Amino acid sequence: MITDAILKIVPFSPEELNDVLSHFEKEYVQKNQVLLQEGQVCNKLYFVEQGIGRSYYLKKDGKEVTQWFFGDGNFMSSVDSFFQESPSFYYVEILEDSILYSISKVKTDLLLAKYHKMEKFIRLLSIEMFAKIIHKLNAVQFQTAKERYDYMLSEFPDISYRVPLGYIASYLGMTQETLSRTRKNDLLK
Amino acid sequence: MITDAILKIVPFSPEELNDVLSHFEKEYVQKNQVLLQEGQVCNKLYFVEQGIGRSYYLKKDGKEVTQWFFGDGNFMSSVDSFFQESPSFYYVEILEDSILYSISKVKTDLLLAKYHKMEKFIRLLSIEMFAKIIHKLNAVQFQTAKERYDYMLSEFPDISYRVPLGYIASYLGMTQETLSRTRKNDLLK
DNA sequence: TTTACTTTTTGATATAGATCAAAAGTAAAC
DNA sequence: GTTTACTTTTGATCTATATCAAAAAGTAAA
Repeated sequence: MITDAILKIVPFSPEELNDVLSHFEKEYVQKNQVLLQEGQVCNKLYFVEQGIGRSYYLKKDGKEVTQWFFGDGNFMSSVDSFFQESPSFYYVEILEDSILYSISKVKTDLLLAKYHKMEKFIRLLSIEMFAKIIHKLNAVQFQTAKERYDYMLSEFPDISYRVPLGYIASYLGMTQETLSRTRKNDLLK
Repeated sequence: MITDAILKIVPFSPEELNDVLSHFEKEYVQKNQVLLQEGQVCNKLYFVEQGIGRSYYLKKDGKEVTQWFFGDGNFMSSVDSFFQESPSFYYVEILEDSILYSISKVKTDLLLAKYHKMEKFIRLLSIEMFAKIIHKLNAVQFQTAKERYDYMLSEFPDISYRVPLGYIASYLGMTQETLSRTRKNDLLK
């Protein structure tokens, strides 16, 4: 699956691809494990082969706010922390027993230096994530609770029913109660 | 200025830099000129040498929503449209008589193919923008009107007093009236 | 099949910010 | 320096969603 995900973005030759893949490690991670703490520099880029992860942060009042969900087939990291080697604003945790591939920052840099195509790969990946973030921004900034929930369903169709309601509510910038009511009204129509 | 902006991100050699710069064109653009319409594929990446630009879109009810401001020393584009060659969700317009440098998508692709460093440059630029967008997302999603205005002042200190209030209000996801009142209360304290 | 614990739903009330409307500023145009 | 057009401020009211509190439903352990 990671193979497809990479080739879909950049057409590495079979040899190049093998080399790239050899820098990843397969990891079996259990539910609730925290992969990255706030304030740490994130030194791994993950690929979710199977499972779900999320990034989140704590507001001043201590409430968790989900920043993003990472479902099967997606790369996962505290992206800006990883690439800019800056302290992460987020926690990254695993929500279901998952199978991940990971690559360290050092190895990533090696590959970036070795393969022009690797730079391209990361560039395209970054822009893809950028587009997704913008999409979310527009959803949460100007839409009603119902529209935001619709956005959630379209962006994460596979995840929406596998994670606690509260995680989704904070991701969408509303309270759990509001999301519960919104969803209820949705079903009635 | 564009020279510094590029070198700050990637250390091109003098020859490389000259080659890169030779692909840009200097443009003098007048206030209120629209550089990109919604729905068009954006085929230029701009650098704001002097002046201000903004991207915005129209809500269903016809209201303009500012998506981003681009002040002096920043690259400007409908980024995902430019790189993914997809229809732009945004308009891009110039708010003050400005001096820009522009490079076409074709020329950008040439440089990306020619220089490994150019890929790196665009990758780092993308990630920088990514980090900024995330910062905005956190501001508008969970902060009060006052806090959002403070974010505006810190992110765009030079711009905050040069553009119409309404543009800032929609950028921050509030009405112009609310922003006016917020700012007033700010001054009283 | 009870007990304990977690998550979701429901209800009542409060509030930040939206909306609608008009007045006050500001600046360019004649 | 008066008219015209646009931008910002002020005022009064409304509303979507937050907050607070508790009941219900779901899940797991004992």
